[in-house]
Amino acid sequence: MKKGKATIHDIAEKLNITASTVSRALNDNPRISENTKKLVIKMAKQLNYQPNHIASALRSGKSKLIGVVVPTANRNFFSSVVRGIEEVANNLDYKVIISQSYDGYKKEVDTVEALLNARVDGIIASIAKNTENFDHFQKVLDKGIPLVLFDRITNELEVSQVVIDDYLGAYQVVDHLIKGGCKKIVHFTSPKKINIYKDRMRGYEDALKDHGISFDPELIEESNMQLEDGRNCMENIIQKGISFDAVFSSSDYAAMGAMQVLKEKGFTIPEQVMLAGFGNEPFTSFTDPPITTVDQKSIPMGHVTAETFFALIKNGKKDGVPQKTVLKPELIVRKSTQKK
Amino acid sequence: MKKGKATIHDIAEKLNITASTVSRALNDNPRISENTKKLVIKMAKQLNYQPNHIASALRSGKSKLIGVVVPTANRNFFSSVVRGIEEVANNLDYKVIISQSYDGYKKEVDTVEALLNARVDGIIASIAKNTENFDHFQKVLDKGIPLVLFDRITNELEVSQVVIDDYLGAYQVVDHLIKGGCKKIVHFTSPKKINIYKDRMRGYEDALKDHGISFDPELIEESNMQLEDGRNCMENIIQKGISFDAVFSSSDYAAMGAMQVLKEKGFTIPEQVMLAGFGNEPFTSFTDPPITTVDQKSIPMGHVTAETFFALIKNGKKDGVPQKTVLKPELIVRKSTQKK
DNA sequence: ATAAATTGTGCAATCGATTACACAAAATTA
DNA sequence: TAATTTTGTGTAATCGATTGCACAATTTAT
Repeated sequence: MKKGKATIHDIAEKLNITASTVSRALNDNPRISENTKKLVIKMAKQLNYQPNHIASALRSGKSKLIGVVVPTANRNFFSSVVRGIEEVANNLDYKVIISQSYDGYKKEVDTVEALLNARVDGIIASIAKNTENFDHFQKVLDKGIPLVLFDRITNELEVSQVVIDDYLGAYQVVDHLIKGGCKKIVHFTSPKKINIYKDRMRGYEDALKDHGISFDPELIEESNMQLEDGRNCMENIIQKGISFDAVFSSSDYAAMGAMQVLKEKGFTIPEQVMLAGFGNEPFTSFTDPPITTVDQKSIPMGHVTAETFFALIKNGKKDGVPQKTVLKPELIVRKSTQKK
Repeated sequence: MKKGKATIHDIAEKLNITASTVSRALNDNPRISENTKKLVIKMAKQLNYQPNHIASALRSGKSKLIGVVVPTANRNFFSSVVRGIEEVANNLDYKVIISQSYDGYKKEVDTVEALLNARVDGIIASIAKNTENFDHFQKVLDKGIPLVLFDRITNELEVSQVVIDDYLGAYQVVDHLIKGGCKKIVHFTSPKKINIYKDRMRGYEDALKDHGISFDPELIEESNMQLEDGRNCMENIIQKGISFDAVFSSSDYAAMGAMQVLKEKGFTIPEQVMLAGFGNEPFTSFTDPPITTVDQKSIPMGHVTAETFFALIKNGKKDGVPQKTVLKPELIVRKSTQKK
């Protein structure tokens, strides 16, 4: 009985009752007398009993594990969402297994399968950039396993989703820029089919339209939106001699790249060119000048995603109407768009 | 047989063999004929068989889960280490459960217990700031469960650890500053008893000594090392009228605070004051000027930590000599310490 | 050609907790 | 007081895969 190996059988034996009674007592089953419960709990403590979740999971079919699939664990946005999810999950005695897709389709498929084999009770995911086929997620749904997507979503699945209002965030940025006097606003976007960039693009277009500014395709630069891409895009624009008075990048990283190039070329920010990003990456507040951006409410998004998820868990997959929750982003105005 | 519920028994039945043979075939047991293996594998595919890890874990006592405890999942350093761990773990078919201690002792204790109940095969942890009692980890060791600590370690446990050489990192920074002509180097450190800050302090002192510069307690500022603390420390120094020509902060955040104050007060960096941090937080390369700092090799640290961990798993806890691995940090020289 | 070793499978117990079903004892109702 | 309901536990099957032991059929060794 040493070795911290106490099981409900050991408890049962000591008390001259059966394991089933012990199990019920520990689960606070109403059919068990208060007295027995007390005895069991006391003996459990005494024997240093640690429930074996694995055994319980096998029998009950509930592992109390959630699989979370993110492109990468070391980007602020994702790790913050994970943090949010974990906060909620822990309160409900669930544990979070994280898996990274590294933004690759193949890895994502593998990872989802591995999570299913680990018998997670459900999956929360943000889709990889390269994913264009969603069979692996459809399979999850078909099995009736709870699935919630956040941020990087798709319309090809009937699934609950949590996103921020990318459209609104972008609209607010552009609206803010125009009100600051800008008329020729460069926009960095991605050619990928991810929802978020499309929505931001629409926000950009609509804000222009609403202010009577015509859309100029020359001002749009497509790239992979990393820092280097931002540099290249900015250099392109400048080299082509296109005139502009602001840059709105759909990614903070690309915005950073643009800032570097602008400074190198002698443009002053915000006097000659205003600059705004998207994402509120921590570094944006530390640049000189600090960059105006849009906060994606990552931790709240984690909370909401987890809550949506647990609602599914409770409803046991009936009530099959997928919910789409849209969170309001927050425009963070900083010096890069504020002339003194 | 629908419902993706195929088990080894279903496979066995179809092939008129027993479940044990199927199990062995799937595990590539040498006693099973090649022919049978082929048949089993084929049938498994056909039935869309998904192994039930839970059942396997219960029987074999191996869950193929690793518990990782970090203070917070959304700080770059930790999420990068987690990423590194995950890369190694995934290659070995292990999954990573992450749990956050939020730098709190109580939460850390709870979380460790929860992981044990989830029957993880072992634990990797970085200790919370407030933890001064290590019984919960000792318990893990006593049960013979593999445990590896990284970065935030303690000497009170006989356990394998992975850290970077904080002493060396700091030494290199200060050496670099002195070679750049600095003689009065302010140092920001923490009063906490965590190993990392003490080691960095020693590196600072020794570098001074080796260059024949005497240690001046007036140049030392203690704080909690966040951005605001860095600001306050910097203001203190300036207000006291202490003369200095460089600042070495044991944290990038505090270095950032110092940079803000320095710029506000009209000091030029690096001409009048050189500035260096520690940690290589992503933002340090984006500031103006970019900040010289020390890279903590977070992803490699994750790799090494995981490898150390799996070595323990293999050795099955005998061979009980805990290993301490010290990684070499990398001095990242940027403009904040390079006069033109 | 006989003994010994190897090969390929089956049998059945097991991991630890859960739970449908059963049933005696006690409490309530008629 | 007989009939019914409630209370408290026990019995035994079950979740799905793993594995020690056994054994027949082959192969190898002597």
